[in-house]
Amino acid sequence: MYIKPTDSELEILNYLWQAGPSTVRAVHDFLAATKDVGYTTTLKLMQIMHDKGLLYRTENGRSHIYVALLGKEETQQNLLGKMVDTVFQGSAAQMVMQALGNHTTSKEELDEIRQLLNNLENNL
Amino acid sequence: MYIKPTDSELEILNYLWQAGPSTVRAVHDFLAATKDVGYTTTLKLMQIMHDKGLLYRTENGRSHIYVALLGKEETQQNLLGKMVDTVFQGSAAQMVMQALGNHTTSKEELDEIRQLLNNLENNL
DNA sequence: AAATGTCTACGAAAAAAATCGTAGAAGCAA
DNA sequence: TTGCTTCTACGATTTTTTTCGTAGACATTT
Repeated sequence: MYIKPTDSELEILNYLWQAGPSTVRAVHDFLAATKDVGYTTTLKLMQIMHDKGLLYRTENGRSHIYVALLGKEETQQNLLGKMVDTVFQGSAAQMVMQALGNHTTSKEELDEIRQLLNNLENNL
Repeated sequence: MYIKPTDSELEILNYLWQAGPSTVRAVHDFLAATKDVGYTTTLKLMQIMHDKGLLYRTENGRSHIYVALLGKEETQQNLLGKMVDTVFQGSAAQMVMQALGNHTTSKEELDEIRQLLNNLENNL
């Protein structure tokens, strides 16, 4: 069964995906740069995530090195799927239209999407 | 300030958007059809949503008629924007690619999206 | 060695969300 | 009128999420 990460957990995952295996200290310093949070709070969250099986860790002297066990794309996929179901009644197309219609997307990105559309359509 | 509805609140909003002004009874019957929940739970949720300003209500004899105060598209937009920021680091295009790549979308829908792409690109 | 700083572990508490039991008011049925 | 049903209100509890204080272990500094 898939476990949906909470908002705080996702912030930690995002860092780990970008930075790779990290100590609590590294994660905390990153989070503390943008929001007001105590070190032990970050530590506890990561311990909980470890308990839940979201993170793997190894001892490293007296500290720990943590690694995300969920893949980034896999998690994005899960969260996205849930949103499509609960917010857009299952219609990915509806969601895409809203996303493109209201977010500024560059020509390059639009072209990339068009490319994808073509590939998809060829495989139907 | 925008108030993010919780998952349960969203289920209620979805019904109200589709069904229009409704009683707690109607909402509850709808929810209870797909999940196991008590009438008073639904009632309480709707009272809380009323307190928060998510729902408007009028007396109707001894019962109440509730109306969603948030627009459907507006809410979808908000939730989507939050997801783009927190899950896709602000890239709507990234999200769109993931959505299209992994959900089954019909040829008609794909065409509709392509149409939208063309319009967008013409306006750049 | 003693003091200081940096870790983790543990437990608890605060905050947010979800759930429900009970009671009272009002309508309907006999 | 008496009893049954259907509402709302209120309060309480449970669950989930977030937060942090304190203490012990270990390393570094003086």
